Amino acid sequence: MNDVIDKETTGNTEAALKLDGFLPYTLNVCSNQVSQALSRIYADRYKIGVPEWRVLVTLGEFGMMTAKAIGHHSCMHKTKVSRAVALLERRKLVARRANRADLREAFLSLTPAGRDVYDELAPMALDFAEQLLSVVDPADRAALDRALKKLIDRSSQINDDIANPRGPR
Amino acid sequence: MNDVIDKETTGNTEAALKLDGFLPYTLNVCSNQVSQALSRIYADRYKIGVPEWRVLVTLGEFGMMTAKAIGHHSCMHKTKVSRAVALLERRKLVARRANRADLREAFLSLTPAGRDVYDELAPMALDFAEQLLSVVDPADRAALDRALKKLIDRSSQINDDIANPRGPR
DNA sequence: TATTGTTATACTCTATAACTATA
DNA sequence: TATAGTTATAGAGTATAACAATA
Repeated sequence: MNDVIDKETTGNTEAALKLDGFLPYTLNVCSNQVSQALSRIYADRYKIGVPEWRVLVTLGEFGMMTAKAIGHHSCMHKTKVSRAVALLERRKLVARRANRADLREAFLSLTPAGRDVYDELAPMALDFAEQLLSVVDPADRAALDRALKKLIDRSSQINDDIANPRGPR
Repeated sequence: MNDVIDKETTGNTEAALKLDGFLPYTLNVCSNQVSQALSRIYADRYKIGVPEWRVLVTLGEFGMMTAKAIGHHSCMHKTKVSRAVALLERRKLVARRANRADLREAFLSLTPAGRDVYDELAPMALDFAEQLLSVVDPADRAALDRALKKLIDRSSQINDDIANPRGPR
């Protein structure tokens, strides 16, 4: 009927909250769509999920590391890493070697079979990311990257503050 | 030991896949951190999750609509909308009115209590988004928005193509 | 037959804490 | 006591399909 009336009877001058254009919502939708599109590269082919994918890629990049290091690098809780590694071990894609200097931890790495999978998937994933980015104006790509990293820093900081009031020790 | 040797014995010239800086990963981490930070505004206070939050915000913006329209506007499946609405109805935050022109659907809207909740939460959510964005270089903000929307379009298209090979009818 | 919306089912995912082994 | 990692548990969330009512 009318464009402007009755948005608020309380006389607010602020911008109204709209889901469309609300950053947390846009980010979530974007992340979900992109994750789902990416997952078709590895999910159907190898029956693995995001945690396994991350372990694979992390070991593919770094060669050998502990579960703790994998978790730190890929933003995953140790239980999630543990289960992902266990699954990849069962599939003979990841192998473990005890650290004789500290028997609590173990060095994990890709087996030859795991390396084969990685070598098959990595170029496809890179290609996927490239295709995706191709729809973004080249001038906007660096800005996107900068912005996402800043947003991660800021929101992680907020979350840490809540988990640990009065500052981390 | 060495920076460059043995990255690949197969002589690849492509950039290696690194989780850090891989767009789908960055997006996922960013979205999760931001969602978690935002949820402290509504999750603890009202014991609701993302679907309920989205229904609340959608009805707050549009006033009255069907479950189907809510789902379409907030990118949620009808079962998710149905359950979120059911929960909000139990809490007396959302009311339904039959559509006499089509009895299959119903018009949903916020009750006065639901409007109160919305009026309390909306400014906090807007403030949160503003604070978040404040860490992003003003020159990058528009680029971020454009990029996210393009990425959503492109990845949704990819997903639709998979769900519906040979193009939608 | 198609559409709106609800419910049932089974499945996956997740968080938490408890636990083992080692330091 | 603290840390690396695993396992147990229970709860949340999910997808799918089946279903009822209406068109």
